[in-house]
Amino acid sequence: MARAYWLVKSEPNVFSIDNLAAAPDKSTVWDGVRNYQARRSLRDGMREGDEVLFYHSRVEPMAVVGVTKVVREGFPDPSQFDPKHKYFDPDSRRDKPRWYAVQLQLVSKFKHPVTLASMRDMPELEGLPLLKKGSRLSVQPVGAEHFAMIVALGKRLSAQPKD
DNA sequence: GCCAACGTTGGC
DNA sequence: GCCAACGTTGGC
Repeated sequence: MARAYWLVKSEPNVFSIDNLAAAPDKSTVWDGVRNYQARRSLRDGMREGDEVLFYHSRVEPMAVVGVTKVVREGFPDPSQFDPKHKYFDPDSRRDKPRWYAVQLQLVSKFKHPVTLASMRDMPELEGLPLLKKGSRLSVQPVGAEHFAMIVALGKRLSAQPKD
């Protein structure tokens, strides 16, 4: 099967790309997603080796800040079974887990972010779920061409001197 | 901090 | 099964 591409959102106040870079193996379990549409991507869509844009939300600048990859495919999110955990779900059963996670590992961090504003200015990125009004999904598919474009933009930006 | 967009819940 | 009320997300 062809490699697929994705985007995950994170609030850097909670977990930033620098937190990921500092983590053991530069990887983390992407847990806590409690949305059925996003679950479909985590459980049924994302495959080992798929590449994932890492997006910082609710912060200035909102931007894609790097690339990660799936190093472990969808597995039951452990936090749903932990009563002390913020993401505990009392209705989920171990023999029939409700929520799934993947493990993500950092591939590269852009030296300069590809901002939401700059992406909105690119007609070629029309149709990217992130840019749709009211887009709240924390895990989204990204087309191969859009993925390549954003990564190229990130690399070009990172080669330019700062203003 | 505001509020539009959206998902979920629960009464009926 | 409908839909109003409610809670959350996340750009602005």
